This record gives sequence, structure tokens and C-alpha cells, in this order.
Amino acid sequence: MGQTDTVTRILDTAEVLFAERGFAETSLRHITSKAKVNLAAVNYHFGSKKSLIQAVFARYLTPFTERFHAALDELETRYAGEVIPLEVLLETMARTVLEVPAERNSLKVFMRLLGLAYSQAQGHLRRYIQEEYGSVFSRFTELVRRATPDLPDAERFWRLHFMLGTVIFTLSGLDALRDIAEKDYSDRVSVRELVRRMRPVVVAAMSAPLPDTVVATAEAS
Amino acid sequence: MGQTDTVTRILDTAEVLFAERGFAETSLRHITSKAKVNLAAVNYHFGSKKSLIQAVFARYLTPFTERFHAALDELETRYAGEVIPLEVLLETMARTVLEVPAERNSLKVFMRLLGLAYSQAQGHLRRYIQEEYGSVFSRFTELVRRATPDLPDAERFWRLHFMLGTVIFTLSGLDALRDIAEKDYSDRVSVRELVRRMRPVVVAAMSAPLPDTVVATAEAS
DNA sequence: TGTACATCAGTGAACGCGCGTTCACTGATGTAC
DNA sequence: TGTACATCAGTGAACGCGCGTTCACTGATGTAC
Repeated sequence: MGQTDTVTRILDTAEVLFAERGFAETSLRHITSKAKVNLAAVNYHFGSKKSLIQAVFARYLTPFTERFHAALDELETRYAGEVIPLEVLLETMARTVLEVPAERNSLKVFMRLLGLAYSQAQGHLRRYIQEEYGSVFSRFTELVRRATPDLPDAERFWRLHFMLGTVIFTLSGLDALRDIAEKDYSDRVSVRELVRRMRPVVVAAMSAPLPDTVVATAEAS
Repeated sequence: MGQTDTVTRILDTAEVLFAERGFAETSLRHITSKAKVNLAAVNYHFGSKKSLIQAVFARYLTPFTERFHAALDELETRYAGEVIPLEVLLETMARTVLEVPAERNSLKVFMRLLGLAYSQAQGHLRRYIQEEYGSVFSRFTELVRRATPDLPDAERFWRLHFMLGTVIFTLSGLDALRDIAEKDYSDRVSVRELVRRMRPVVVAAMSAPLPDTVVATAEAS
């Protein structure tokens, strides 16, 4: 068994188990026994469990960042200084998000990892992701700013995070929600299908009217 | 130290630590030492760590369910068989959500706990919440159904959860987001202010056009 | 060409540690007669 | 009224267990001379 093989088997198994059960709840023993690899191999190849977790993320984030930058380059060239419409920006992001994990593993796993990373309050993970993701996300928000010139900056900030909440919550809690949807509505959805359903919702949310400037206590209509 | 005191100290400390660090990452030793209570007291009063987690939820959900039922009773009386508008339903839920934790602890903690509960894929917690408090949510979604008669059932389910994601993500990561908003946009918001900003976004999201081919996909209800 | 040594992926067993839980016990208060 | 017993919140120490990590080791392959 060559190095590449062992390392890959560990990463493949780890990402699935992490997504299924969370980081703390997944032991190295579970990973290595399922991957049919020696227990000590994780520490030999990655140094620690923490580094293994970061390595799992890197396999997604590095190609994502690369492709998203490329996609934005392409858009900027195509629109040649013109404002890129919001729908196009969102569509491009969605396409890139769907594209990258499709080459390796499922989007669900990636999103659950992202959701877990966000819900880790102490967050060495969030900091690590910020470093990998930061530049491409800033670039994206700047383009969104130009596409929504009537939105006050603070309002746009909050709405983007409202939508980030939608995406992360839905896709990271996917199994739970899918169980309920199937039980109550006989509705079996793929991740792709869900992302498609989110699109008009996100566009409508970003284009919603501004809240009333006067804070009223209870307005019935 | 009377029973009430010990039990309350455990619950008060546990909910804060769970919200900060997650369930698996918070040990009983950490809880009991911070609460200045004997380690064995948790198992004495609650039976197990799992039951303690459920008890923490019950302290929020029981009063919430009670008040929300009462608020819906009042609405149904007021509208006397007429359809209750979506805005009114959302406003009523928002008011109840804001009201309950204000009596005890912070809304932020409650939302973080909810977010954690949903992201546990294994989900004894989700099942517990569903069993104990499902009825009030069913009642609410039935009223939402009447207020949005043009939305397919499955679509409404997903959109309600998209919005649940917005609320949980935003309010549970409140401190961090608020810091960024203030630093970058000089925008200081209260929780009440944020909920006000969410209202038009949520209404727009629920009223968004259906995705292109949604009816064509396999779901025969 | 043969010999000696270096490198390195991989291994099996053990390490110490923190975990949730258990258990025999205490001491205060309530209750029966 | 006094005595005996019951109840119950709370305690201190220990239990067994699974955890991440370490370490001395193997065995295959590469390299120097």
C-alpha cells in the first residue's frame, strides 16, 4: 500500500464520518478501522487529529477558491466593466459550489463540514477557513455591491449573512430536514434540487423592500 | 443548598457551556465545577448527560410552546375564521420568540442550542424536540399554509426551513456578526432591530416565485 | 558487483488522561407509634 | 414525649472505557563507494 493510497483512504473516510457525526464524536479509531489502515497512520501522515480536519477542508477549499476566482475572472471579462447582475453572480457561485465537490465527493459532506465549522464556537477552523476563503469572498461581495447599488451597505451585509444562514443551515442539517420532508410530504430532494429551490428565494430576499424606518411595536398589517 | 438551587445552578451553567462549546465538547466535570456543585449531582438529579441536555431545552421550549399556543388562540379569535395574513403570523412568532428567553436568559443562547440540536445528525435531540413540541409547530405551519395557498406543501416546508436557517444562523452568531457590522459599517443593531430587518426579507422569501421546473419533478402529494 | 548504511511508509502495543457513571455513605428532616 | 425508622439531597472516591498520541520496531527500497 503506497503512501498516496493510505493518505487518500484516510481523507475519504474521515470526511464522510466527520460529516455524519461531527468532529469530536468521530474517533481516529473509527476512521482508521473503517479505512482499513493502521491507527498510528493518521498521526504519522498528518501529525494530529486537528491537522487531519484541516486537511479534509483543504481538499475542498483549495479547488473551490481557485475555480471561483477563475469564474469571476471570466465574468468580469465577459461584462467588460458593465455591472454584473445579481442573478448572474448568485448563479455563478451556486454553479461553482456544486461543481467542485462533484469531482470528489458529495456537496452534502462539504456543507455539513462547513456548518460544523461555523458551529464550533472556539473556532480554529473558522479562522483557518477565513484565511483560505477570505479573499475570494471579499471579491464576491464587492461585485454584489455593484449589482445592488440601492441597498445600504449595512443592509446588504446583513442580507448576505441571512442567506449564508439559509444555505449553511439547510445543507448542513440536510439529513435531518430530508427525513422530515420525506416523512411528512413524501418529498425526496437531491442537493442539486434544493439549491435550485433556493435560488428564487435568495434573489427575492436580496431584492426585498427596506424595513420601515420607524420601529413600531405591533403593526397588524 | 436546597434541591431547587442545585438543579437550577446546573441548568444555568449547562446551557451557557453547551451554547459556547457544543454538547460533546462540554464535560459534566466542567459544568459541575463551574456551577460549584458535586460531580455526581448531575446523575443524581437528571439521571444522565443526555437527560440533562433535554432538560436544558425543556426550560425554553415549554414556556415558549405555552405562550405561542396562547398567541395563536388569540389570533384565531381575532380573525374569526378569516385567513390570518402571513405577516401577522410571522410577527406573532417573532414576538413570542423574543418574549420568552427575555424572562430567563439570552435569546442568543437559545438559538445556539437550537442550531446545535439541528446539526446533530444522529438526533435523539431532534426527535425529542419533535415529540414534545411538534404540535405547536404543526399548528403554525397549518396557519401558514392557509396564508400561502398558492405554495406547494413541500415548497412551503423548505422555505420555512430556509428562514429558520436565517434566524438561527444570524442570532446564534450574533456577537461576531454585530462586531463586523459595527466595525465595517458603523451599524449598531439590537436583536429587536435585527428581527425588524429580517421581516421584509422573510416575507419576500416566502412570496418568491417558484423555481423554474419545480412541479415537473417527482412529487405526487 | 557486493556490502553498509539511509530513508521512509507502515505497525503493534502501550501510554496517560479525561470521560460518564456508580456506589456506599452522610446528615438533615419527616413520620409512625 | 421519646425512639425507631424512612426519605432524600448531596458527597467523595472509585470504576471501566475509549480517547489521541507515542515509541520502538519492521521491512522494503534507494544510495554510496
